[in-house]
Amino acid sequence: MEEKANPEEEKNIRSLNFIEEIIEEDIRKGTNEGRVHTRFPPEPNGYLHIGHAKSICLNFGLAKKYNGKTNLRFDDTNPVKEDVEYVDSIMEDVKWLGFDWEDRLFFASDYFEELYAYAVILIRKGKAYVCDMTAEEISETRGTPTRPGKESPFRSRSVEENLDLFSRMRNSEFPDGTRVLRAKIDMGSPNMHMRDPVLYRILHAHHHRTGDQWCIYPMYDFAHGQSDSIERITHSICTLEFEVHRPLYEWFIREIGIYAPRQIEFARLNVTYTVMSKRKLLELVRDGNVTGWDDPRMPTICGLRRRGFTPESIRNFANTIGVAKRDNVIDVSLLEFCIREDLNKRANRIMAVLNPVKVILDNYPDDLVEEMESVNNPEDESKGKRKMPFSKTLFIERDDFMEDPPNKFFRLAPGREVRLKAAYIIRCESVVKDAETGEIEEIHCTYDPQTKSGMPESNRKVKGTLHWVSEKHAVKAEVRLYDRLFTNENPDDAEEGKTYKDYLNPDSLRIITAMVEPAVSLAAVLDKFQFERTGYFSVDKDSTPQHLVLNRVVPLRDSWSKGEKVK
RNA sequence: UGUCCGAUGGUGUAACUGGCAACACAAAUGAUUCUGGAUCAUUAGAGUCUAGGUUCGACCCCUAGUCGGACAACCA
Repeated sequence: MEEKANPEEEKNIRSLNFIEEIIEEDIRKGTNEGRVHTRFPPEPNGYLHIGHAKSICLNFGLAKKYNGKTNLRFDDTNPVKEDVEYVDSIMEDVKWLGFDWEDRLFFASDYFEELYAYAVILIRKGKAYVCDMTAEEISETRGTPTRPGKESPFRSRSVEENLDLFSRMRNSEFPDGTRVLRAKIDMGSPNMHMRDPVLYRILHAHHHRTGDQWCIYPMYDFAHGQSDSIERITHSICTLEFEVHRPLYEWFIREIGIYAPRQIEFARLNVTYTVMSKRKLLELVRDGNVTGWDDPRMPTICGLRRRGFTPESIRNFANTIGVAKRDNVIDVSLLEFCIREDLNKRANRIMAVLNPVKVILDNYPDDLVEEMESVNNPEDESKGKRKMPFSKTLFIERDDFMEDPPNKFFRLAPGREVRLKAAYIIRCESVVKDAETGEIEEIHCTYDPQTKSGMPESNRKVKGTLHWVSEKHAVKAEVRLYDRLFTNENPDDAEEGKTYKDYLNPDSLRIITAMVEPAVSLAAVLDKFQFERTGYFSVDKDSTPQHLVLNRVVPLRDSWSKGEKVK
């Protein structure tokens, strides 16, 4: 089997992360007959975000690398929080990211019957009991991290009584909250999770898949490891906060006597200038700070997609940040780098003027229209060329003109020359201002007919090249300029008396009307462009042929204005 | 006054498992460019939380601290 060197193999050359080391050692030792089987186990109670993307890329990536499989499993053990809406969006997002669970779509609720049987096994072994205390009582007797808990008075119930009570719990004989099934472990354990954790609670709630079939539902700890075991997962990869759950995970597997997967924890992703918790994301949506889960400012997968991110860029990001156990906060600039790198190669260039000011070429024939030719993507010959109409009156960027320019300003100014990209070199002769406001209304220029792009005489050097669009051919477009949602690098660590909401960026969205090259009107939703010299833009779902709407994915790097700001 | 986990340039991740701390992003400089983009070249920035110890040699092993995180939902 000879495979050409592909990116996947190059990764082998790179050093292994700690999970790959564990897996390779397992393979070496023949654990699980060298099998690698992972899973991505979201709870369908919200939308996926970039942190989940890290986990998805990790789980599917590992399986791919080691010739294994990955299941998609919904951890749907809490019917009051979950909904099919979320199931659907999660599947869409995972697929969009480019991963395929093939025929291995599972739900923890598929295993309710088996899980029930496991609970019965524990009861028979005297390792689980029905407890009649209230939630408050259970909480009070659990102790604190530094103080041991007290044993439940129901802890010594007979196996027969427990069996009877548990089956009656299932048979809907008791109201919500009156009884739970608990594991009998150790109320004095230094690990709070080992202090007789709750296995089942009574919940007369409609489940989005099992309907009203059940009125008792297993807790996360009782469902997750056993689900992994049922699916013969070899490496159960989760985030750090589950580290303290691992002894319990292993206790259940051992006491029930079933196949033992191995839980491995890694540090979850944090990104600067945003929040990642489902609770906070939900608040932003609910309180109207953003327009929805797919608001292009959200770190959700659907938000990033709508913003204009590509699956490749997100996968590449996930690969680049690596995986370890140390808490981390990734600089958004890395995410921005990843999308720029990708879009630079694939996005066609377009002339679009975001903040227009009129340029009139005094010596250009009034009714002449020329077709100027330009390459679609200088990084990719195969993208071909296009023609753009050029005429006497044009728009250029207001920022590209200064009456009284500083030293290193390479753009248009009185008496100065610049090139209009793919067209002529022009010289600014005079300016017309609004009598009252003093705002520049028209810039009068002359063009040099000898300098048309591509012509033999066109090689004269000028310091600046500007983008432009012909006034009478330009198409208006609503352009949404996004900035970071928060003004603080880490909105989560708010100072005294403040919350993350106090750091919301009031200017995270600016809507403008831009004048764009006519070719854009043919674009479909999610089509992406580089607006020459300004940034990458993606067609929003609100866009129609009559009313174009584009989102700025990310601006181009801009070493000029950066330097200006410092001054 | 508990248990578990962690600590390497500004941010992340490495360091052939004990042998000169490297790579990416960010930053700076120069070249080039009909995008102040991209590209190319170059530079700066940590001596690995602290104190001891083992060793010819420690980011790596040991001891004791320090700091940070997780854990007290009938959530996941």
